[in-house]
Order: sequence, then structure tokens, then C-alpha cells
Amino acid sequence: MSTIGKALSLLDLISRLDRDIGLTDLARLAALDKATARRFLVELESHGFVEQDGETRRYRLGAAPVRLARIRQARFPFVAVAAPFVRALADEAGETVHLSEYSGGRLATIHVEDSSQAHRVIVEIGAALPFHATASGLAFLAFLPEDEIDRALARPLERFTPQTTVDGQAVRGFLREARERGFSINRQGFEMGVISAAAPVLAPNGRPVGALAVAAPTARADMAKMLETGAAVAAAARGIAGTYYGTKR
Amino acid sequence: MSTIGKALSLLDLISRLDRDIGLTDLARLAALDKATARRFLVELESHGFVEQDGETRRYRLGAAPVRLARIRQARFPFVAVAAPFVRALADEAGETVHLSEYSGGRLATIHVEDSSQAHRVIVEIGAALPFHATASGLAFLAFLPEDEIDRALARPLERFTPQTTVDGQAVRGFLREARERGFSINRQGFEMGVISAAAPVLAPNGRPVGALAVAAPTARADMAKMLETGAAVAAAARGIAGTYYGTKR
DNA sequence: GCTTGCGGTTCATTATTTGAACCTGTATTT
DNA sequence: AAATACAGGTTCAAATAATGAACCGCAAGC
Repeated sequence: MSTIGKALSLLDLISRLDRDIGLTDLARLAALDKATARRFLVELESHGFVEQDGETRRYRLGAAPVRLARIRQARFPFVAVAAPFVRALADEAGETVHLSEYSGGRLATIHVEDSSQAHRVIVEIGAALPFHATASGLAFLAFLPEDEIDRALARPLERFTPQTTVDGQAVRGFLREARERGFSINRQGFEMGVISAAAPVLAPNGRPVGALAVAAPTARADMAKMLETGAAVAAAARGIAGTYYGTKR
Repeated sequence: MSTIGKALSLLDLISRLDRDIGLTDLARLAALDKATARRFLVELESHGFVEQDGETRRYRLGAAPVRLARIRQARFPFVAVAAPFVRALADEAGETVHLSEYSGGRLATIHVEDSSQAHRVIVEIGAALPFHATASGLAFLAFLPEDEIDRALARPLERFTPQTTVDGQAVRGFLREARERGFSINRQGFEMGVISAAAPVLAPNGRPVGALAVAAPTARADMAKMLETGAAVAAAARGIAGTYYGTKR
């Protein structure tokens, strides 16, 4: 892997930690030599992507991404455009709704609207959604060209729960269903006690850019219920794409 | 410069452009070989920091910073904490107020509240504020340790307007005044027709982390007016630091 | 006062980056 | 419709930068 790739992966690793981390620990976690990790950190810090605590000497995510994010959002207000749709869907379904975006090889949650109910599914912003084990991932995959689906399913599929589908052919079956229905359903594939329905947000060229999903506790929703909800999810996803890309339909 | 530094500078360059850019142009602007620029772009793209338009083949800022920014903001809600103070000051002063943060060797605007008046100063979010030519920069510099001030003023100071102070000794005089008063004033040093007063936001260890500034049209405000306004700016900056760091004082 | 483990640094070895030249496709010009 | 220009993208020998084992100095724990 290139130096740049390694440095960006290190940044990614730092972003996934929930507290400051020392040089030695970080180097071990990143499988880098201490000297290498240090040089990367110095570079990242000089550009503001990483910050070193003056007292503890530990490292954390810096402020530079905030500046870049504002610039990006000013030009592509995806979250701002989508938020009302997400809110409306959360109210309609009475469940937690989350929006994810494809970026850097992963599907990451970028916006969440919680259900008003006390017992609800909690989704973390920034969390990565595995393609084969979440409704969002399946919805996204389903509308990708065949060769890219092959690539995504080529590696062994990680098991997250006893219900996770780790067989590639079975996953392809779900993708076919999702394409036919316009939305995917996943039951306890990623987290126990959660069932979700998701639809892709499609760019005008037909390529998915992200996914919109409703996540409900299995105590309250079953497959039949999600089949009903799915239509609303798909409609909301189309609404987001239509508003964002300025194409009506 | 290291490869990582070059790649991050390229990213920074892309972030400062207001529209998509082609490979050849970008390589020229960044003073990189086309092949080098391309490899950097591929790396940056695979991590989501850069995005290539499928049709025009041009490049732009990607979505990854949005994810990182959310994580950073969740842990350090600087803007969220500061926003009410900025709003209150904008209402009180009747002028545009902007907050900047030090990151990656520069002072960048991270939040703006516009004055309600029709004729007002416009500040761009993400814009870099030169240390020697803006009230924010002077306020920030003034509270830095001596050796870091030396470093910042070592290079030739760029001239932005006929009024820009480009003499290091004269700048040091402004810094002394700023330390005594607790806020800095700059008149037309960066943009003609604008006068500003700024105060540093100080961490508990006394180190400045950013600056808060009021920017008014010279048609409406003179030096005497800004000397009055300055006290309110300094108070607001202390308020932000107190709330953010949880120290009342 | 000895040991452990931390952040940080050094420098000979090693692997990656570099860029001039080269493709290839597509507008634009003649 | 042939010729030109210029875009994005690729190649591979030469040049340069990255690497990591061993090191230092320091602080905390024993």
C-alpha cells in the first residue's frame, strides 16, 4: 500500500477510537513501526487532521476535517436536503430512520432521526454498515453493476450475529428481491433484536450514492410489517434523490 | 516535503477551489507531475477525501471529511458551544461576528453570524486569516509564546491592501497593545473598507485556540468605536472559553 | 536505585515515489 | 474528413523518500 494510503488508514483508525491514544499503542493498533507512526502523525498534525494533547502527549482527531466538511456541505448539502425526508419518515413509521452515504469504500451513517418511542433502535453517526449484513448495505449493493457486487462479495463475509447471512449465494438472493421490490429487508443480521428495511438513494445515472433505512425492534415489527414500511422508505429515498439532483419524479 | 504532506496539500488545494477541476490543471496548480497528481488522487479517492465525477472525469472534495468532522464535533463541540455567544455578540454589536480556530498552521473561520443590517461585512467560512493582517490573527498571535511569534513573523509579510502592515516591528507593537487591552484592532489590513476588533479564545493553559472577531464597514465604525466594541468581544471570547472548558472563572 | 515502559530520534538499508515519454480517445480546426 | 491539439491516464528506469532495529532520556512503579 502507498504511504498516503497508510497515513489515511491511520487517520481512519484514530477516528474510530473514542479517546486519545498514545504513540506506542497507536503504532501497535495500526501495525506500523513506532517511528513510522510518529512521522505520519507529525505530517497529519501539521495539516490539522490530528491533534496532540500538550499535556498527555496523546493523539486525537484534529479540526481540519471540520473545515473541509463545511466546504463539502456547502456544495453538496446532501444531509441538509435529506433531513426533512428522514424526519418525515421517522414520524410516519414511528421508528428510527438513518441515512448513509458511500464514501471511501464503505457505507457510513451520516444522519439519524430517532423514533419518538421510548423503546427504539440507536444508530451511531459515522458507523460503517457492512454490505452483506445490513438492510442499507443490501439496498446499496443491489443497485450496483454486477461486477462490483462480485467484488464486494468476493471476500469471506463476516458474521456479526447467529442470523448473519455469510453465504454469498444467499446474499445474492436478497439482492434480487431488493431489486424487484425496490427495497431490502434485513432481520438481526447485524445486531440482535433489530429488523430494518432500506432503499437506495440513486443518482440520475442510476448509481446508488447511499441508502435510507428504517430500523425497528423485532419486538414491535416483523417481516410483514417491514414489507409495508418498505414502500414508504423507497418513496422517501426517491424524494431525496429527486430534490438533491433537481429531477422531479 | 514528505509524500503525505504533498498529498494533504493537494487536498487542501482542492478544498480551496470552488468547482471541479481536471487532472492536468490540478497538477499544474499543485506544481506536481501529472502522474504523481493522479496517484495522489487515486489514493485520496479510495479513502473518500476526493471524488471524481463519473462524466466529466474532474475531481472535487469527497465526503470523508464530513464523517470525520462529525466525530470531531461530537467530542469537541466548539462551534456548538460558541454559536450562542457569537449570535449574542452579533445582535449586541449589530455587525458581522466570526469565530476562527487554529488548525494545521492556519487560522480558519469556522462560524459566522451576520449582522442584521443590510450593509454588512461578508466573511467566508473556511477562509484562512493571515496572522499579521487581520484582527483575529493579531489577537491569536499576541497570546502565543514569544518564540512562536518570532516564527510566525520570520517570513516576509504579505501585503493585501495599501494599509497592510508588513513591518515586523510595527506588528509587534500591535501585539503589545492587544495584550494590554485584551483585544486587537485592525483597520483595512486585509480588506479595504473593513475594520475589526478581535479577542483570543484561550485554553485553560493560556494557549489561544482561536479568535472571535467583530467586523464592521469603515463607513459606520472608526477606531474609537472599535475600542468600545473590543471589550464586548473580549468578554464573549472569555464566555466561550469558560463554557467550552467548563471553567467558570 | 533499579526496572519498566513511555514518547521520541537516528541512520544505514530498502522500497517507494517520481516524471519524461508515451498511449488513447475526443473535441476543434483546417 | 483528415489533421491538430489537448484531455485523462499509464509506463518503467532513475532518483528519492520511507523504513525499522536500536537507541536516548525521562517518569512512574517497585
